[in-house]
This record gives sequence, structure tokens and C-alpha cells, in this order.
Amino acid sequence: MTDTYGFHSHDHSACIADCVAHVDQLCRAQGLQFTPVRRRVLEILLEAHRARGAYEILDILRNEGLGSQPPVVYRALDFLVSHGFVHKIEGLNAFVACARPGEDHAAAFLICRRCHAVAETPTATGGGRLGTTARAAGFQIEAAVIEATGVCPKCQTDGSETPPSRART
Amino acid sequence: MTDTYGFHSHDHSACIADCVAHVDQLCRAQGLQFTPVRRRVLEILLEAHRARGAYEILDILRNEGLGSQPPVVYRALDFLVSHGFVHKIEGLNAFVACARPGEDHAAAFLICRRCHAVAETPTATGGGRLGTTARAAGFQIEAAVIEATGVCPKCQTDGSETPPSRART
DNA sequence: TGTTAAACGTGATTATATAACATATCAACC
DNA sequence: GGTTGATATGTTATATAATCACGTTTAACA
Repeated sequence: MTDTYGFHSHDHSACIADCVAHVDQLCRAQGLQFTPVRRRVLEILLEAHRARGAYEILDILRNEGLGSQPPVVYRALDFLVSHGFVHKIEGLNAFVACARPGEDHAAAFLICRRCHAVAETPTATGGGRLGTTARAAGFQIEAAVIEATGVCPKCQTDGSETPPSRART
Repeated sequence: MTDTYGFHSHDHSACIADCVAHVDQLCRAQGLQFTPVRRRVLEILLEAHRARGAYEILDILRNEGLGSQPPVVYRALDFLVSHGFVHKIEGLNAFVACARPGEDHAAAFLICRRCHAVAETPTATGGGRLGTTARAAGFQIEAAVIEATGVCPKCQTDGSETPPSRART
């Protein structure tokens, strides 16, 4: 099975298993409980390799008997996000599996507005222009959201072009 | 009256009037209707110099008899955002008046998580590392959201420190 | 002044997220 | 083994954010 990952086609049936196993290991090492719901939510996000909303994930959990109420999925997402296994895409109110779980990192995202595919790329923290501005203003940066919206290569070729939605910023 | 603007104290009773007049001019020049609701929403955002939610704005409009239903404020915000007079802060689902209305620009934001003060700063478009990554991936960036969260100088001094909320990204 | 497009008023609904509280599970310790 | 405390889950209800649909009003302009 292939799907988009960072906009490049690749076989990722193994990539899901690898990533889940990796997170499993990290949780053991840190004494965190990688429970069935948390594991399944991570899998669901890895399967898609795109941003999915909490209620979309909840629908899947519900069909599988793993929980049917919003707090179930929000708690699992909260766990996964707070430990760096999943990122929240603020511009979509949606979530995506982290490409580098465990590596403490700041990430930027390229988000396709047509298919919601998400590519994650590392980014500098504080070294850039924004960091300089912040220091000059006496502002202490704790976290940053960097999300670029556009059209991924696949959707550019797919035709039936839709106009850009109005810029957000 | 003084308030925070870019985290610096300054008199801004004039700054509100100036900005509204400036936007008024821009609308005339572009044949846009700067209606009472739209004008008032912009003023409300300028008065605060911080991010405010749509329903917070709506409460004020309601008290003034300018509209009581969500679509009223969302339509006004949609107009203001789409013409670059207001920015949406995705991380807060809230809105802030633009510091440079009319100048077509990409902006980054420093957002205080305690008082929701927002400083806007210009940012490079496409020239940086993210732009390079995007080009290499064949991704066409149309818009970018750059939001740094932290504590502003005022709140740092104000004591009663609250711990950082979990990182979002 | 008649025509048309844009903006507004309003009620309902959808989407996203959290509060509050009861129950269950698990590990540490006695 | 039983108790205890911490963490996770189940469930109901509700809060918050945003949009839809449709009819009316207003503004621009021929």
C-alpha cells in the first residue's frame, strides 16, 4: 500500500508498524502508558498521513468499539501531542502523526489545502528573524506554530483547479 | 489612555482613530463598503490591541444594538481579514487588528499566553528555509501562519507565574 | 426610478472542545 | 493478598466556534 508522505509516494505499511513500535519503546523508556486507545489513535493518524479531525478519528474508534464520546479521543490526542508523538495543525483544527517522534524538535508544516496532506520539516528555534525580534522585545518564546498552506505536487497535477481560499494571515 | 501595543506602552487613543481613518480611505479607494458593523468590529479590535474571540466581539455589538447573531460578526471579520485589515490568530481562534493595514505583507505574531497581547512583525515570504524546502518538494505556498507563543514582558514582571501550557507543535 | 448586487437580520444547525463526575485499572506498599 | 493512590476510561452534559439557509434591506448605478 502506498500513500503520500511528505508528498512522496512510498510504501508505508511497514512505516506504520515501525513508528508505532518506536513510540511503544519510547513510552516504556519514559514510564508512559501506551494504552489501546492511544495506540489506535496514533495508528489512525499514521494510516492517513494527512491531517484528520478529532471527530473523524472518533468515528473510527466508535466503529471499533474503542470509545464513542469526544473526551475519549481528545484525551488520547492530548497525550500524544503533549509527548510529541502527534502534532496539532491549528489552521485545520486537525491532527497529524509526528514524523520524528521522540526527537525533541520544532517543526514547520506544509499543508495541502485540497487533500490535507501534511509534510513536516524541522525548523530553527529562536535563531531566525522572529527569534531576534522576540528577544529585542523582551518576549520569551515557548512554542511556535509554523504552517504554510498551498497545493501539494499531487493535487497540482490532478487538475480541476480550485482557487486559493483567502489568505489567513 | 495607554495599553500594550507590540508590548510597548503608548498612547493610542489617536492610534485607533488614525487606523480607522486609514482603513476608511483604503476602502474608498478600492470601492469597498466600510459599513458601521465592519467599522465597529475594527475599532473593537483596535481598542484591545490583543486577540479577541468572535463571540467576545459579538457581545459588545449586541450591547450596542449592532447585531446579535454570530453571522453578523463572522461576516464582518471575514471582510476585514480578507482585505488585510485584521488577522486571525489560529492558535487562539481569535482575531487582532492588523498593524499595517493595506500594505500587502506576510506577518508573524508573538502572542502572550497570559494576556493575549499580540505583537505583529513582518516576515520573509519564501526566501527562508521553509520556502526552500517547499520548492524542493514541489509545494506551492500560498499563505503561511507563523505564531510564536510565550509570555510578554509585562506578564513576565507581573509575577504569579503560571507554567507554560503544553507545547502545541 | 427601476434593477441588481451586496450587505444584513434571524433562526437553526454543524463542528470543535471541555467540564464534571463516576468507574475501572494498575502499581506500590503494607 | 488487601489497601491505597495515581492514572486512565466511560458517560452525560455543556461550552465554544463557525456555518447554512433564507428572506429583507440597503447601496450603487444605469
